[in-house]
Amino acid sequence: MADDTQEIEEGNGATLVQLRAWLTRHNFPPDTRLPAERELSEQLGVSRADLRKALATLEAEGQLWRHVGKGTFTGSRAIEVLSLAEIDRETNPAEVMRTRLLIEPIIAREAALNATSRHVEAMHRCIQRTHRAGTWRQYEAADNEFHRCIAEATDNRLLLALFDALNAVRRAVVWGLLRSSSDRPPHDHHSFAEHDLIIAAIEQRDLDGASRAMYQHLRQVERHLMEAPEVRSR
Amino acid sequence: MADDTQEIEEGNGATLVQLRAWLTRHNFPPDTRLPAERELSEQLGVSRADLRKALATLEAEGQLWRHVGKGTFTGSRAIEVLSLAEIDRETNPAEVMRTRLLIEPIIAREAALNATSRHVEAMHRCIQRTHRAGTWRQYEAADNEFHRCIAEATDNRLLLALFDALNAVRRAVVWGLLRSSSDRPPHDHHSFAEHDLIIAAIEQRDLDGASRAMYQHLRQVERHLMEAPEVRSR
DNA sequence: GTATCAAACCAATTACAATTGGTTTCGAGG
DNA sequence: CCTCGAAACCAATTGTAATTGGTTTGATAC
Repeated sequence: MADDTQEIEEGNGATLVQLRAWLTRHNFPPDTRLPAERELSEQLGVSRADLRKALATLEAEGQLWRHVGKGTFTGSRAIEVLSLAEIDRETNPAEVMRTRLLIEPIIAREAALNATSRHVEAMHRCIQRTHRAGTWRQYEAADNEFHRCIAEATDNRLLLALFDALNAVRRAVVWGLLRSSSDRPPHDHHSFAEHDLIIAAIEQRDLDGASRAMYQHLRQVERHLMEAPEVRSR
Repeated sequence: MADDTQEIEEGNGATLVQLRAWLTRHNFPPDTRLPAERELSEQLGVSRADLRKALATLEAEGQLWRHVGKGTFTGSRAIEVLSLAEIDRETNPAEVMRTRLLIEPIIAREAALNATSRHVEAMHRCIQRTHRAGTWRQYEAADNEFHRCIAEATDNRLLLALFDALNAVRRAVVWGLLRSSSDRPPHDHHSFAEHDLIIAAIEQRDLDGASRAMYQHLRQVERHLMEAPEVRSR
């Protein structure tokens, strides 16, 4: 407390005072970009190290904020939000599955309300690709695209973006859970019938049916995630 | 069907055949970038317009995909993730409102399932702040925090992150829609009773009630957004 | 030794020119 | 007139060089 204050005061107090005076003299409006450190240090006739200590003090006081590559700005730092880029290290597969169970049914419902025949055709093409898939990897690529077609069919770009974000997190979290890639999806794979139910409900504009079919499908997916890999292809 | 096929065949059939031959001759692996249109048209000795028609045909067949600034690629298009950081320029207030109406009720439902008394207390504190707010700005800050408390109460960090993302987009899109900041929320503001309904349902573990209360609340918010600013503070 | 400072280095970011698919314009040739 | 194609133009994207805050190094002075 008194320790570091004193340390700062005796260490670079002069530079700090000089910097404060410089700021008040110019009286910048908020969010103004200050000169780069190298430039400012020369302008004030102090070493960059000293200037940085003074800047650090002012930043701790909240009078300015700095960021690599951007610069030093007056005022308080803008709120940072998008933690989605790092959420994959904060969450776990159970949360991801739970969130899918909450979100995707309402996406299916919205798709049933807004899908055009063009969207439905795209879904059918994805489904056919899941049937033709020779490996689990191909199957999952087609399955992914099927779910995304449904999100596209909502005709809501924001909802689609949220779906993509959820999907990206899912892939980041489930990454590494590789399955035996040698065998292929069986012809009576549970998802096939469930996918058909979802598409049928969407085509018939059955909002509740689409929502329910998606929910049941994801519950099955959840159940099969629990089982061991070798059981999965039974 | 036969119409456009014939049209393509007679229009640029030669170029299309030539392009197909060129592709099979080189036998590119998937996701390979083809030469630029200007370059390829010169290389094949055809006009760029003809080449583009042939490329369009192949793209419709799914054999390749194109994107401005990127180029033309073999294989099927990779799903594009619309970054949430830029979605605010792609969406509009109506989409944001529609998405809130879809997402937040299920968040309220999940909160009713998982909320602890600690979470409920935080909600009550936010509600009290909305009552004490002297300006619309203060009211909205407290209201924002109330909705976020509900998302926190789901005990699902991924869902919370999605809510934050949605909220960030909402603020970016609605930004600039300033209201008359002089007057303050009336004591009979519609939201007060609706907020109470939401909290009550969450406290009573009434999942459907919480979902329904949140939906009705947002519908009211939507209705008031339509009205003129001066009517709002009636 | 130790403190100090300039210089070099690093990763994040920006600014800008170059490139790309998509569209329009305009003139030559029928 | 109409068609066709080359060129110009547009917006999105990429690549590259320059800039920025943050860190390390190394020589100099005491």
